[in-house]
Amino acid sequence: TTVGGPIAGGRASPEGGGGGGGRGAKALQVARQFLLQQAAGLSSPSSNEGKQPAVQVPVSVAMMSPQMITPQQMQQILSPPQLQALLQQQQAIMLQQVTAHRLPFVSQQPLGNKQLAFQQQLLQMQQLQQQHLLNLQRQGLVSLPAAGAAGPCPPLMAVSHPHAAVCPSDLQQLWKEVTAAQPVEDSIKQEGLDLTTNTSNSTSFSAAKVSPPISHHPLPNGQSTMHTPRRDSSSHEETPGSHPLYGHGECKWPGCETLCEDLGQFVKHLNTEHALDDRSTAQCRVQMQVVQQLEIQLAKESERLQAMMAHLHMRPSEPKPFSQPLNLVSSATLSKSTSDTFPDGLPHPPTSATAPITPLRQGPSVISSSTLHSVGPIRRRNSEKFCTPISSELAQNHEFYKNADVRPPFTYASLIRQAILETPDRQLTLNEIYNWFTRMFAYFRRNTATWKNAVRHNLSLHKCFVRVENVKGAVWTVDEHEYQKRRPPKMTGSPTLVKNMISGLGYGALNASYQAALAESSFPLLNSPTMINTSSASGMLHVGHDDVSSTVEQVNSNGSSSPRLSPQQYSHPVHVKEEPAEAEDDSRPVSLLATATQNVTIPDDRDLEEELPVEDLS
DNA sequence: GCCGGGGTAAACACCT
DNA sequence: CAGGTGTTTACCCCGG
Repeated sequence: TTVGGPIAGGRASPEGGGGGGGRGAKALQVARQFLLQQAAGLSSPSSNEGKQPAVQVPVSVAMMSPQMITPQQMQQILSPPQLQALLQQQQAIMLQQVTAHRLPFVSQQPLGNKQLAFQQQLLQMQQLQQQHLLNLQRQGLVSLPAAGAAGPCPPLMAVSHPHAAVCPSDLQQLWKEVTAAQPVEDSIKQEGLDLTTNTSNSTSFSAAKVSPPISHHPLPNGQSTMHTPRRDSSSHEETPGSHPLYGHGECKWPGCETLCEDLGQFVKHLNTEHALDDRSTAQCRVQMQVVQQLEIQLAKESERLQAMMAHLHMRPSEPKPFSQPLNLVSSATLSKSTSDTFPDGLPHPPTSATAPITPLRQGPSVISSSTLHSVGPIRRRNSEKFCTPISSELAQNHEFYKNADVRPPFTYASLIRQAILETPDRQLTLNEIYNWFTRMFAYFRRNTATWKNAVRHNLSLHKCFVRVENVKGAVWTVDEHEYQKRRPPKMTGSPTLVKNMISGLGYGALNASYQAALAESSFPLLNSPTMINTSSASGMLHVGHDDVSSTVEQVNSNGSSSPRLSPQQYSHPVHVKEEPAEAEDDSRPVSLLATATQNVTIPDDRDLEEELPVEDLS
């Protein structure tokens, strides 16, 4: 009839952009950059329609940076025994060094010129670290500082890096300089001197940012003291009353765990027990080394991942396979590099702060294992069918999607289903579905007419969505049976394929995500023990299901990944945790891997039940 | 080339 | 009447 309108099809739409388009690693990078920009702007749109908590932006940004491992996380990462051992071991070394250098004990004298000198050195240090960081970024080993001036900064990357400007000797020197300083009197000062904490949280992205611990020391650039803001901006959505070293009512200082009733008590404890002395200094160094080693490990694992992907022909054309890790962190490179590496050779998508990455489409999986599938000119659809189950993908990257204007690699149907299933009663009004979309995906905060229409279209089109009349109106529910029926499970229909894929990857089993998806879809074959044992393949094996399991909700509610150990160490290092509304994000115990490797699947309870013991990758 | 799935656009009906 | 909700159709792209 009159439908003749869009002859060119929806493709004409500049924003929507249906299918084609350049997708690939570049897209990811662009996305990352966009994220960075958003972070810098801080006035992230995400908090608008999304109704996200105010902390969202900073935190989410912070999440983008895997480097941001706080001491608590470190503790969580390392098992207590490990940590303890490491601490002891390294402390011994440290002490030796300290002794050798005759690191003076902290004097009781007030902070004075020496402190200032220390601060200056600290600044220099930070600057050097920054430089180093840039190098790392180029190598794809480290994420960009999450944000500009306002953004939270990923902590310790610079400090922790092996080649970081802060070498032990530097530190010692610094500490020497400060030795004369009196133990800080207030938490702020303490924090300032606490390299472990301060450095980690304030990051080094800006010298100004590194404002000296001593609060009232104006910086050259005219910036006023910002010890307080800095703290707020720390990656860990710290609430005003929180402290990076304080969580779950106990001191998170490595090896401490002293219980503290409240923050005040903790501060006292911090000042008395962890004042600026040789012991604390040594511990700080140990922490630095811990971080350093983790980073090294991360680099190795990233490299391995790249090698794996290369082997699997995931991105043959990638010029510098190892310098552009897929993880968000490492890829958070400059937009410039983006253009260079665009595999598809398509014109670069706009990279301005306001320009959506959307055109690239495939960006989403950046961080997750599904990257494999999205790399290169793979259509979204493809990733849909062949990749990560929404559940895990979302769970892993939902922070990313939440803040990056990147189109999620899921079908509307699967997204709608996810939205509905996430609710307790498994039903949503249309408007609530809309809200979920905008809340969960930055992408859906624009072009509302388009995607809302699509949502309605899908609701009506698919039998799996059932409209139920309600008192207030109508709500939509999901008919799981229909949903499963909806698409003939490609995997289900082809066990052979599954096997081939698995064997082809050289893994004996499916990863957790895949398992979860399988379990969810009641695919018998997949529940077979033989299929689910190892897990290394990680996201690579997400096959046949685009459905969204409920893992997302868990992530949302918990604010962090479940403590399950990640089998895939070499997966993407990005730790994309969602900040819990109330609890400290890092207060929850997280396994080293889970924390350090963002791509860990976060199965929900169901998944847990189904899941087999996770084995360490070999 | 056909077919089906998915995305987009739009027309249209109905309701508030 | 305007806007939201639903339904349906048409068309496009893509992969099998």
